[in-house]
Amino acid sequence: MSSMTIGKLSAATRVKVTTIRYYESIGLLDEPDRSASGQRLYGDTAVERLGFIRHARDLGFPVPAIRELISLQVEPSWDCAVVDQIARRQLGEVRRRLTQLEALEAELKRMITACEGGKIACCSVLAALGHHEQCLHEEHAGKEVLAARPSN
Amino acid sequence: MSSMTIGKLSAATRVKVTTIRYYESIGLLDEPDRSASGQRLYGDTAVERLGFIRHARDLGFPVPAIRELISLQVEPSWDCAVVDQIARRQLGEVRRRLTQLEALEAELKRMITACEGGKIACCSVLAALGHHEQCLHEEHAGKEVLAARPSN
DNA sequence: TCTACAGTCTACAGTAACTGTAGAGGCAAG
DNA sequence: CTTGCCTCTACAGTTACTGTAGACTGTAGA
Repeated sequence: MSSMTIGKLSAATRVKVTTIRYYESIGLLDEPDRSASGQRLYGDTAVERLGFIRHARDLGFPVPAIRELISLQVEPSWDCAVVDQIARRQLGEVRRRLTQLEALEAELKRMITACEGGKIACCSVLAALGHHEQCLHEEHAGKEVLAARPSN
Repeated sequence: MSSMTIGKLSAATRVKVTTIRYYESIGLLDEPDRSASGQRLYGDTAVERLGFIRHARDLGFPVPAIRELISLQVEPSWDCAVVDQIARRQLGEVRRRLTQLEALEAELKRMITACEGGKIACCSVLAALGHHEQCLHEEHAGKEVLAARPSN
């Protein structure tokens, strides 16, 4: 199978057809050969290249970084340290997001645990989000309850 | 300080001026009063509302969810379960992203550890990303470490 | 062969949640 | 009065795609 249409390439890489054309438009993929009627025809190198792009995107690398990685592949005599640095930068970014998300999870969990029914006027979720609360007399109200209860 | 310009509101809430105007344009913030010359003048309720929005955004709530939460605040006699459900949905989303990021962190760490200098032709980072490798003395992990892809 | 239908083409608009810019006018301090 | 920052509107740009319209192509079945 030395030559496949865009749909086959899409199926082979699980990248949508429109996305493949988009990658071509921004120069991540080379312009492929065309059939007599103008349809794109791809070879096996396109499958590899696109798989590379997809995997890098899955790992969260932004398009400019992928562009850089591809250019390094094309010029493979350079030092590995450049690639390593890009990967480290990406790892730092992932860890930063990870820390942030862990804090979010904790806060959301706390919010939900405290919310045991009742009216919205006293809802702890809204309270935790900054709602100025008025219901000091009701049992489901307030940040005191929120702070006092352990999370599950 | 019952009346402040958009710059003061921005400083008070750490939300950029342009973002405040954007929130107004999409109906998250009410249109404020204006001075004789047309400048926006905000009261303390705007600080509260904007703080609520910013906090919810920090927690990753999408704008439509925030819109919903605000409408619930305005009609506070409804049941708290609706708010609870929005928060739970958000928690699920956060946990999903968390799991994904943890897998990414592991893979990036592995990639970087394996990359101990040398030429790009043999770089394990590029290899892990799908580069067709010529360095047969090393066996790298396959592409399918991450089965969880958000869409498509 | 005809016909139905899936696949492909280009070009452009839309998405989320903002950010940035241009060009004009406003306001307070020195 | 001038300097310099603040604010105004309106619109374009960002990222990484996704969706749509309208036309053409390729293929399988009757």
